[in-house]
Amino acid sequence: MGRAPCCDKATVKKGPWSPEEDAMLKNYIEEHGTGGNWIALPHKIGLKRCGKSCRLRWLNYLRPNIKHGDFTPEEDSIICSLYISIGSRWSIIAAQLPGRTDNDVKNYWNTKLKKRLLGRRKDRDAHHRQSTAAASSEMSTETMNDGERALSASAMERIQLCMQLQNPLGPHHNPLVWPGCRAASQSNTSFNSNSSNVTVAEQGQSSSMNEHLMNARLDRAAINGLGSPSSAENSNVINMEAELEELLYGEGNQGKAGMIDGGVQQGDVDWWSYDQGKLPVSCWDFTPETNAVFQDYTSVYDI
DNA sequence: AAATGGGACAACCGCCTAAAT
DNA sequence: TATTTAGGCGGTTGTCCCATT
Repeated sequence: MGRAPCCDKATVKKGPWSPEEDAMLKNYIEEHGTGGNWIALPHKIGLKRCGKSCRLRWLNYLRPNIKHGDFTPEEDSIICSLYISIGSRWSIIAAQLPGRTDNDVKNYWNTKLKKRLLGRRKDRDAHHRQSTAAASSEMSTETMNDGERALSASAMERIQLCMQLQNPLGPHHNPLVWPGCRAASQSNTSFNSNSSNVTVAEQGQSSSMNEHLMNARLDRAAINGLGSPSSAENSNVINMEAELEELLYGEGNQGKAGMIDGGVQQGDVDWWSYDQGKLPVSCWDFTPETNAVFQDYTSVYDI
């Protein structure tokens, strides 16, 4: 036997909240608190809403000191840096921005920041096509455009891939995937407590979050075919890295770090350094390498 | 003036983990 | 121990509003 059902899904109200409903919820919580039980809350108040819906409404809209819109350049910077560092962990990113909710940050990223970056990318692609048109006579224009369109569409995913490559919790650090990484991986199964980018509360997050991240990245690794650094698919990773680098660093700057075997940078992406017995860089850290990525990112980005 | 398209944002959906039974 | 739900989260969708045609 489990718990009782949270609500009658046939009778709960859905859709936009009315001012009356907002007032009822706000007044009750301000007076009595949530009581640690969102499911019971709507029944106490007399709202025909699901507890989950009440929780969301309170956290995203009614809660005191909520800020909407008008993100500052500083907030843009924080969002971008954390997105590069940890990916789409909106609740964690929002926790760094007082008054902002994860939903707000997520919407802002999806509607503004991401498009700003992709817009830049498109402009640069157009310029690139112009300047290289003469040199690409062997490649049909249609083929080239298709390829570049594909890159634009996946640019953000590749930023995330970059994060994975730098992330000790990523698939390439998973001993199940790459047994050779076991020692280093095990020594880095918790987040770096010296991080300056994460609140004290978040530093104390349980290992379940690590597992969550690990699982998510294992899933993506399976999808992307990132089985092993020595596998045939690894050339795809190398190509994606090169493209990502072009995106972040711009043309003519691919040689920022030493290249290995026609594209792989030694030392720039720390997961390669396992062979040398070096410890990986925590995803929470802003090392000189990740700072360099961010600086270039912001220059591309205009933030 | 009406139709259309896109941006912004609120709300919902589905999944996962922890906890209750 | 197995089953079921609550809470939390990220992804997606729906809707409103405004600009453009």
